[in-house]
Amino acid sequence: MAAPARPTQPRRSDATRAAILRAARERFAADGYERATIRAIAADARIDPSMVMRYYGSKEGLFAAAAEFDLRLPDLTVVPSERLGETLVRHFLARWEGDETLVALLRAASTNPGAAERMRGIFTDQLASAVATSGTGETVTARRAGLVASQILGLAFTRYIVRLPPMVDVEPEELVSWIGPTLQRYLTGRPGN
Amino acid sequence: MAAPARPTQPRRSDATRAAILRAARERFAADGYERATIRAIAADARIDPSMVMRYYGSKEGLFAAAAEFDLRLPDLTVVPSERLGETLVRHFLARWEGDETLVALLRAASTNPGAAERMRGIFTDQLASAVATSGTGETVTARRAGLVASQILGLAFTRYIVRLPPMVDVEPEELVSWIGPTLQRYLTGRPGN
DNA sequence: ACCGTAGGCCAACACTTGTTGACACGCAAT
DNA sequence: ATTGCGTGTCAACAAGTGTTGGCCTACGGT
Repeated sequence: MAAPARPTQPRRSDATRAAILRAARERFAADGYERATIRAIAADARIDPSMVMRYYGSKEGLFAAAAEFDLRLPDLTVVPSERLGETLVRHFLARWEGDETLVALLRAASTNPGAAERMRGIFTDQLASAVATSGTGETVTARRAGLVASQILGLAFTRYIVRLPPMVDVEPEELVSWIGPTLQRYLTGRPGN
Repeated sequence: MAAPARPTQPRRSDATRAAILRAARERFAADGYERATIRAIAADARIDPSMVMRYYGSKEGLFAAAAEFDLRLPDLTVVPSERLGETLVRHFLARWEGDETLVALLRAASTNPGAAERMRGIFTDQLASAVATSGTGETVTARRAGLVASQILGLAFTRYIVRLPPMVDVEPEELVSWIGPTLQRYLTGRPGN
């Protein structure tokens, strides 16, 4: 406790840890939880499989570390209320394309209960709280957030997982102009109209 | 070629084949492709694992048989054009809840390339052709169908796979009144409004 | 210069997986 | 009654999995 390196002084193995995490995210995103093997991840990171176990304890632990994720939703209270939908679609598109963690989580959530739990957490806590505007009751807010999640995740599922051709080929801005109004209605509209 | 039993005379093992298929659909729907083991499926069907191989050739073959699926879309040309969205949501909800084949296919499509291919086929061929109304060009129709697929699959994903609480608890008719207009706009509207 | 320890590799384990072949039973036609 | 074949079981294989422990190496503080 001599050096003032306060926040857990850097270990010599940090580079290896990062390499493992990066390879893990790639494999989980490409193959899903069960098909992504520790051996393959270790080979990508050019280390021995046993290192993965030493640093992350188990495959579950590795996934938990690799799927750590923050939606980084912007402060929606400063967005003009009629542009909420458009803003959200743009933000999510950028977030999906820029970071494969979300794809990994989405793929894994189909078959891995832990991943599904984490997905629920992200879209319940982060999205629902960001969407919670003034006035409306708790169940109504949750429902609005759920509807938004259904369209956002459907977009991601068809575009990045199943790779439905029309959803892959379409320009991002075209998606914004179609899906933005949908989210807008889910957030600020009433059912039926 | 003596007996006139034209449509492949019934085999004595048809009951077993059906039991295997039923157990397979359940397991694939509950666990996904890789976690659903042939041994578990055989145990559910109360037969030996080797029977599965004999009747379906391989695990891939079994899945192909178990995931055979028809959306059974109604004839949309007889539906008043302003009620297309509502009709579709109601139909899909009934279809998802009544037959676990679609859930099995959806779960498997996340990690199994063959299942993803089949999902693409279903939503490209069946949905796109049912949606193909007069006039509009091919790419536009495909895009509309893709958008509809994204919302429908997002609904299914959040409600049946991830089980997002607000999407699980909500009443079906409530979903129709929210999501119906979305599909309506995707089918007959223009982007932006 | 020394030595403890963290970083890394190797080999092996226990287990599960899809898949296969040999063997037994029983129905149906001869 | 006998023969053949469809139906089913049992045991085993080869491959791949997550996981573990032992061993070597080399850096960094003393």
